[in-house]
Amino acid sequence: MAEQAQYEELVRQFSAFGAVKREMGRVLPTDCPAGSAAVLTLLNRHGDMRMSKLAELLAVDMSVTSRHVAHIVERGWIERSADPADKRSRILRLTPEGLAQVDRLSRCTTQMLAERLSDWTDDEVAQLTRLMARLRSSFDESPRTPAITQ
Amino acid sequence: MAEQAQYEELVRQFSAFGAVKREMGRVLPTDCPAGSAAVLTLLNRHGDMRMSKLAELLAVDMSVTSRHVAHIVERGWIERSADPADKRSRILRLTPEGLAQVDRLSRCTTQMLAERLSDWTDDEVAQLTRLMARLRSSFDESPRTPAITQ
DNA sequence: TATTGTTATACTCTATAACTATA
DNA sequence: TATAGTTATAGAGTATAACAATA
Repeated sequence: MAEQAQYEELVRQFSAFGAVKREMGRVLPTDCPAGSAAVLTLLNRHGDMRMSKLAELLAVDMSVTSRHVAHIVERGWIERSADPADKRSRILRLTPEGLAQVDRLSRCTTQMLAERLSDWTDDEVAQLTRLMARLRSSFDESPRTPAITQ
Repeated sequence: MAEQAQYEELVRQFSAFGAVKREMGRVLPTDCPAGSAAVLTLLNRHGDMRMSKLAELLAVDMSVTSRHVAHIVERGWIERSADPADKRSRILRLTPEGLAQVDRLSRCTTQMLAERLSDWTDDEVAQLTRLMARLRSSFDESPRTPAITQ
């Protein structure tokens, strides 16, 4: 269990992380903002899935997911087909163009990180990745947001 | 120097971090969104400063800083006074009410982290803090965004 | 002329609520 | 009735560009 000063410093780093996110966003293709990129990457990694599953992986509301998906469908990167087992659902699948876009995205971001983190060791990159994954699961597993103390 | 797959995994964690940020935002007082909280925290930590200095610490455009500051001034948490040495500049200073708000914020976020990270060791928290700080400096020091490869 | 800060405008991401279609 | 997904609306955060005041 850490102390208050440690938590405050961590919060500060959380806040400052926004600058990293924005810098990452600047290397993305103009018609593929971060939200779209996240959808494409998850579909590539986990394979075809329903909207609800995608929303869960993105950890955002399904209404948000629906907007991202609509944007991507317009560009021909994914297809929405009806689920024969449940006509309310729609199955999402990457098109060949979508797969090409995933490759493009991977090259953009990988090259960018390789430049920025050129003096990081393999182990440091792995550590950061591991700790951020753990952070996420610590937030996932906890009970929902407690009341605000005004 | 890490490999492509490692970078891709790191990018995935960057993307997923949004959920943590949003969860943090939910414990903030309703009239003090994350942007305002960041301004108050930085003023408390670094003392009185000019707009330009604050924008640099926030790593956002000064126009954005100006909006955040206006929001906070409206609530009486900081004062903007003219800089005698340069009448174009304005010096920002926390009011007593602002200081009280900083304390409130600190309690909110600290309590939240203490719950979510209850099974983290002191050292793990410190490691994540250190790596995120290093990440930020790696991005700060690098040359500006290279061209987009469409 | 250059710099400090503000404002207008536009874009991305997000959530809530109302709605349609199906289970 | 309940669930899957869409759409309308609203709010937060951001950047660019035009502007005012001062250096």
